[in-house]
Amino acid sequence: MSQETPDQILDTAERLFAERGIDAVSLRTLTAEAGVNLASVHYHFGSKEALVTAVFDRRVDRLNRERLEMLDAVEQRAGGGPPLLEDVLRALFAPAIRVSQETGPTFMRLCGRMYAEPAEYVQKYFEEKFGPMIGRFTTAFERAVPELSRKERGWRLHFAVGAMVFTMIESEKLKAYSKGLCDPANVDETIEQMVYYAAAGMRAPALMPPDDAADEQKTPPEAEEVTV
Amino acid sequence: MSQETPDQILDTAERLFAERGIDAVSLRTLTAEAGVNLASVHYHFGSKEALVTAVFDRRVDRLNRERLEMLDAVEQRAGGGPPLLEDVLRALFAPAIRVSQETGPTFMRLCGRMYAEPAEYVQKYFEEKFGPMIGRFTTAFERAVPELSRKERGWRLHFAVGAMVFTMIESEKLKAYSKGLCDPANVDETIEQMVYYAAAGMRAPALMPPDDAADEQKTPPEAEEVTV
DNA sequence: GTACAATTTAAACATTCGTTTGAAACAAAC
DNA sequence: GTTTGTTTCAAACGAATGTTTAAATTGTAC
Repeated sequence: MSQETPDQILDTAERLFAERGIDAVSLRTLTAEAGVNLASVHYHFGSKEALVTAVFDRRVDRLNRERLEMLDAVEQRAGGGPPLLEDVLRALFAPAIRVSQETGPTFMRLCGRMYAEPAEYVQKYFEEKFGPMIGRFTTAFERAVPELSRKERGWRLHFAVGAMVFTMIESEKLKAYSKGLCDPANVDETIEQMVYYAAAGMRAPALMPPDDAADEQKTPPEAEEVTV
Repeated sequence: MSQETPDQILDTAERLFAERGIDAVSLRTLTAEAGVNLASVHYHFGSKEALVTAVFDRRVDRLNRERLEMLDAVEQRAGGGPPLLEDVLRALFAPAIRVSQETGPTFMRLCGRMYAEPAEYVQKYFEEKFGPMIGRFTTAFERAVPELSRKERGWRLHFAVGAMVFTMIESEKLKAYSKGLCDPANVDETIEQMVYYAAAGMRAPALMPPDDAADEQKTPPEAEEVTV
């Protein structure tokens, strides 16, 4: 066996979870496919739930670290001024899409699936891992497109994340529907198409007036904490 | 009992599936919550799988019929000419979002979850139900934004659908992240924000040259069938 | 080579699942 | 009131699940 058992389990779990969903993969299927004993999952990880979060931790921490590093660089380059919208979007999209270059489409797909998974421990995990990162980006977008109201910026950021997550979940469908024309395996093109599309949506003229001093009191005070 | 047993089962199933996911809801939980006997699911529907598709058929057929009716009206109003992009987008989004007005957020959420569900019978069901509809819309977009290449139009339609599906799955998260500013329960506003955002993205200048005669041979011939 | 810890293994455990069964309860028709 | 067909019910079935156990194996240090 050329690989350590825990890694063998993690790799197989990542792949199978992405292909079939977490619930649909039993530990017996998983361990058989990985060529390890059934009990070794509990020996090395403690439980299936712990295995699921272990599969994620291996990737997510680096993913979000890269995002924040890119965002730091963007903000530094802007030197106190408002950052370029495309750069902020790229910092949000690129690390997520790029992981697929190393892992194949498996992790991307799993990540998208997990985001939609209703299980409580999964939701809590996601909130912990992605919440602070989303907060940082909310502030960045606030400065990149200040002409939008907080509400409208919220909508558009939501739509942008939606396009990203959907691309993670449904990359095969896109390739099928477009008869192979659009290939999410082409990472650079995927990123650029996404950044360009989202930037155009973000830059569309505001539908509603911005949050200037006159409208400020319409906004409940706790809404200010959205950027924390 | 004020309600027939099958309807009672369907209503409870729709709600619980949306809240917790299909796999996570056992028939025992479901029937207990619905106040009916465990065996009545099999008596009235035959199996859990059949129940799942029954839950969907009740809504999806009307949903896609409404979409196609709206699209028909839009194309008729355009009178042979290219339809207005915003109208095509609205025909795609509005019926889906509007279902939530009648059912609460449950069906929308379930629909989004199902779309991400990897189970094979679910995927096949979705392909049958939504495939032809997607085809019609692909043609409509072809005429609404002819300046884009098929490839780029494919990407942007994909992103637009992503924003829609994501809104279906994650409406509670949007409300939370925006501190209540963005409320997906406000159907009209949700639709308009989505249409406006997607139209701006679609109308952004093309990144690549359009499919004119010179480039046609780069495209494999079977790509023409994408609109069927 | 012996001793000790880490790991692997096969087997069993207790639940839970979707499904089936056969009798009971109910309704409507004659 | 009896009959007939539909619906409900409690109980059980077999299979699959995550988890635990305790013995067997392997690796490592002395």
